[in-house]
Amino acid sequence: MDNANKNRKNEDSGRLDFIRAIVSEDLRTGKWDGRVVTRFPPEPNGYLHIGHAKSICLNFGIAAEFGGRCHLRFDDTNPEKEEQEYVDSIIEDVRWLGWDWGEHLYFGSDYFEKMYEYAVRLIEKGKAYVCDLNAEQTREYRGTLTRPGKDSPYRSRTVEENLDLFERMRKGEFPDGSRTLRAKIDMAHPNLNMRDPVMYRIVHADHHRTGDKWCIYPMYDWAHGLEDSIEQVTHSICTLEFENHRPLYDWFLDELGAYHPQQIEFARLNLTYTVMSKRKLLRLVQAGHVSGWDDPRMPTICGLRRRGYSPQAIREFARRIGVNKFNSTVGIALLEHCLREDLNRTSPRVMAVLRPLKVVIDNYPEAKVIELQAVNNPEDPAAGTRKVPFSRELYIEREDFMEEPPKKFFRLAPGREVRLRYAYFVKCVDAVKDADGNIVELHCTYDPATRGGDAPDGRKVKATLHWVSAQHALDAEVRLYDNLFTKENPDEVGDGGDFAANLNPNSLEVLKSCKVEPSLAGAEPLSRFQFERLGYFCADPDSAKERPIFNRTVTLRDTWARIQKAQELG
RNA sequence: UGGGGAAUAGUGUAACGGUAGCACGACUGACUCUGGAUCAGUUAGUCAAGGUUCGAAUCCUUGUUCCCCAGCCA
Repeated sequence: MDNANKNRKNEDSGRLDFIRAIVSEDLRTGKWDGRVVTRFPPEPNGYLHIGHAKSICLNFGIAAEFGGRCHLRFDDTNPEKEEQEYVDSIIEDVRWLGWDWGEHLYFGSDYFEKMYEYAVRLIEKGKAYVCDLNAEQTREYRGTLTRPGKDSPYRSRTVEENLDLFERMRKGEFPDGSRTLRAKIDMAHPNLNMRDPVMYRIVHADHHRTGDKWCIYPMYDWAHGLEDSIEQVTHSICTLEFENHRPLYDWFLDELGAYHPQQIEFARLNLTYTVMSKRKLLRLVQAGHVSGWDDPRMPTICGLRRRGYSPQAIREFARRIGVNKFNSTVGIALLEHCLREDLNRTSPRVMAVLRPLKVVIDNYPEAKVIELQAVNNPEDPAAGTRKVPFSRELYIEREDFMEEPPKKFFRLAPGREVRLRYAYFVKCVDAVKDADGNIVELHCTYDPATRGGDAPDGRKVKATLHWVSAQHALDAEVRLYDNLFTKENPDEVGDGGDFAANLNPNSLEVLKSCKVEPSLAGAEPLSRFQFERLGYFCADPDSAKERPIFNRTVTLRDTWARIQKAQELG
């Protein structure tokens, strides 16, 4: 059994998370007649991020595991913030993550007529009324956390008057904000959500799907439970901040005598070194701190995709973080671990030099070019091999040579022999410097007997270097990314500052004169590779045929970097 | 100050009255034609104080700390 399976077995032998435990128990008792119906209900007012991925994997995952279904439903009840562009991106992202909702794509706005009818029923029942208080007055009447509110002067209107007024609200007879429809519950309720919450507000705005058909729009609390009810959802899973809203969710459906799903709340995801709120992400985009929603430094799904993340890595991450009712912050290291785990299995290896240093093999014939066989993926024999050209002039990584190597530096140095991967043993005989003392070129000799990388006499080298043949190399741009923020918690700032103060000025480094092996010509946008010894990279959609651009997804685990760091510290 | 939630190694999570386990991280070592991967090992925890019990992370009491709520946002 390999390690991943062993881990999975250990983890899965434990109990289900608390939500799955509820679903499992409901299935056992037949509470929902054996049905499991969940839903992922985004508002189409922004792009999805890794936090949404947690919710998506939870909802679609539960449906898949328990033989149920999961709806993708757009909670589009606020025409002023929502746009078709977001609908499209959300559909693309959920699909990219690998989930399927079959026929079950829904829009809250498709239920507006039904919601209106339900509202009429509530009015007829004497449980809702049209209120003429404006927004500010409504707030004043609501009271505070510690002081009860007081009844609206319009609370005791007759059913007939309410019916008439509500119908005229719908017809557009009143200006924005002039009236609302409110539930009649209890203005002294300790839960502020129960103090006669607004059900409808008047907004004369075009909706991205219903156009100008409506000028009254339902509030979240009124709409959401009805959407769940209409779709016969069994488990309505949402984040912790809606816990305070559950009594209202229940109240509406109970008063209506409608089908009544169970709302269950879980803690949203927080990740170190990043921000997750829509507001903050929007600000990063608008202030130009990143190039857009799909900037590879963004925790958005489209950003992660462009960075080179695989759906499998994100799903595995979502599985491992679990689900709970208390706030926690997961280390970005776990996400990166899941990433490397998947990419190591699946990425073809390739050689690329980020900071080139020219090497001349003095004893190698001028015009001779040979092709060496290289393994595409040592983790996957089926990936096969490829030919890599070798010639007299090569590029190696600048940092793979040191004139005065410190202890534990195993790579190239004057007089030292190393292996060029899949090629030959080479020994450094000279380092050419410019007027300023910078090393501009290395001269080496090679041992023809070591072709392929092994010495017949059995001698060993301590390092293997990646390289590319100078005359065959492709020029490329490579973008190196680091955390967007310098602090684990970007919100940790001094007085007066905000998260922008913790932006990492070095989160992006662009290398414009990289040399990559010729097989990378025409790499498909978003295709993923491992650049040997460096990390995982992903072809950026900005790539041109003759000049590819690669984003560094994540580095390889780098033991030498750690040793170096330790040496610097003393 | 009212109401609603929640506290287990550095981090994330199991244990539902019976040996506090797993993963990530960090650190050792083995192996290696990637200083990758892999393998072996080390590290470190029940918010606090009482109580019930043969036995408590788990049940009870009191306290502490943290999160959410006063949009005609979701």
